[in-house]
Amino acid sequence: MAGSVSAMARPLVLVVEDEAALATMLRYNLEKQGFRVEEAADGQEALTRLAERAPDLVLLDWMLPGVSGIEVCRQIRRRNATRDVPVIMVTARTEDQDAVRGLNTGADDYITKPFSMDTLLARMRALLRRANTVPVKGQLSFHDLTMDLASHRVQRNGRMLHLGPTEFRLLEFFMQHPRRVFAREELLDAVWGPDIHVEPRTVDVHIRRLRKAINGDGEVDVVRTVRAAGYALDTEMH
Amino acid sequence: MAGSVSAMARPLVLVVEDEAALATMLRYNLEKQGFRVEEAADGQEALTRLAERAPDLVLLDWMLPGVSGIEVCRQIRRRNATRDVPVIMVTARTEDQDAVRGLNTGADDYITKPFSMDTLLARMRALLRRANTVPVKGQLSFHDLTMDLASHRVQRNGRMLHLGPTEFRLLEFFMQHPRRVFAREELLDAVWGPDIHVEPRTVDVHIRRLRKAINGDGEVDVVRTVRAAGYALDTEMH
DNA sequence: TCGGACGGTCACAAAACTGAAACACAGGCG
DNA sequence: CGCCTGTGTTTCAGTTTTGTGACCGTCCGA
Repeated sequence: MAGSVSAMARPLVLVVEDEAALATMLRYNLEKQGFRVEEAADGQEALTRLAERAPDLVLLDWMLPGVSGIEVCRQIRRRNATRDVPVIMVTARTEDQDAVRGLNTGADDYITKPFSMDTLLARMRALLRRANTVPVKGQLSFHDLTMDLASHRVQRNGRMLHLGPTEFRLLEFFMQHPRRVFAREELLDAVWGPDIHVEPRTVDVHIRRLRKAINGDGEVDVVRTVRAAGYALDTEMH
Repeated sequence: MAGSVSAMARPLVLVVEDEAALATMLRYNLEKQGFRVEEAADGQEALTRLAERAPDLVLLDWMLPGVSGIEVCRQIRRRNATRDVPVIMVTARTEDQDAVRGLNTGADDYITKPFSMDTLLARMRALLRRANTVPVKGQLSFHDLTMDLASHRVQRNGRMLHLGPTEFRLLEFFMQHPRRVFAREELLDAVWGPDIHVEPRTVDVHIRRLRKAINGDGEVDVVRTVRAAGYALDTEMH
């Protein structure tokens, strides 16, 4: 846990900053700490990004060309009623008054330029920990298969399936790349990991186990064997 | 909202500060803003006050005679995990490093002396507002389980259960995120606290104790083990 | 100060899973 | 048809992961 972002997988941070140099520095440092970073150079772009995808935290410059930071903050509060996205306001040192107003406007914290990266990171962690709005991991589906990453559940036609850890990861990978054929080596690389070395035939065995687990009585086999090439998640037709 | 404290009636603030002058100044200003104030001059007294009555927010001096601020912070986190009391750490300016560590140790924010009252109030409001968004008090329920945070009671099918403190917090966390699978590390982070380091297997033992406590004779196990992944509050079917 | 409750570790038992090997089977080809 | 290649299937022993009971400090209230 030391240094890197804790429980949450890789929190998405939206950096709204018009100074390119500062934005670049932030991206560099944040990514080094395990955050995913999205940038917006002005308020308008920030709102667009927000509409596309809700980040886990927003780093918002107070002074922005066009739509002001405070206005962006209001929009965030208004729109995202479902999830409370923490906002950190970034202000120039002299504007203590404004910063205070910013907080009362809806920001959760503020930090004055210049700031140390350590301080910023500590604030961010504190907010994320508190918000603890663990981003809902995805739901995957293919044909009549459904996989829920958060609850680690897989169903076919509503029927609950039981997969071992390896079969789960294997199917997860397949569902992320439906219909595509993967060689055994590719599967070993992606599912087992690049440093594990096991016999390629091991894949066959797990494919077999996966088939047994997901193909119920009278259901079509959704795992396709491509001779001399590999396997794919696919139905026979199509 | 202008000027006075927002929704919450009159939030109770525990001021832990050994400098009498500063403490008095804080009390005066905070009460003027509509807070109720309780004082503690050292760590020991702080713990006593905390045991008596849980405040809505703690203002905690880093340097204290006797029990240190950081220790008090740990105690708060350990004891009052059910209600998440925001803590603001007050430090001397030079101790930025320590302050940062303090944050990751469990404080939610920190402020360096000397600070302006406006700034402090803004920070406090931000924390209180956030704390309030997640209704800490209230009832949680899942399946045939019911948990009442206020009275600290848990029932299953109307039958009263007896849980130890850790089991209670564990179940509370699970009930706040039903069906979701958590790795042992995640549980340690969320239930034990981010800075406690114990063996991951400790989670197993408490899961076991939790199961024993809540699974009565002939009742389904609502704690699901997901091999190689973690645990979830869930029924076998769903 | 004593006794009980509680928390963290450990050791061992029980389950579940894994990888490899062995053999069966299918299709293409000379 | 017999051979060769590639895949399906079964089996099994070893390994990993989890369940469980026991133990031993520590803390706290009686």
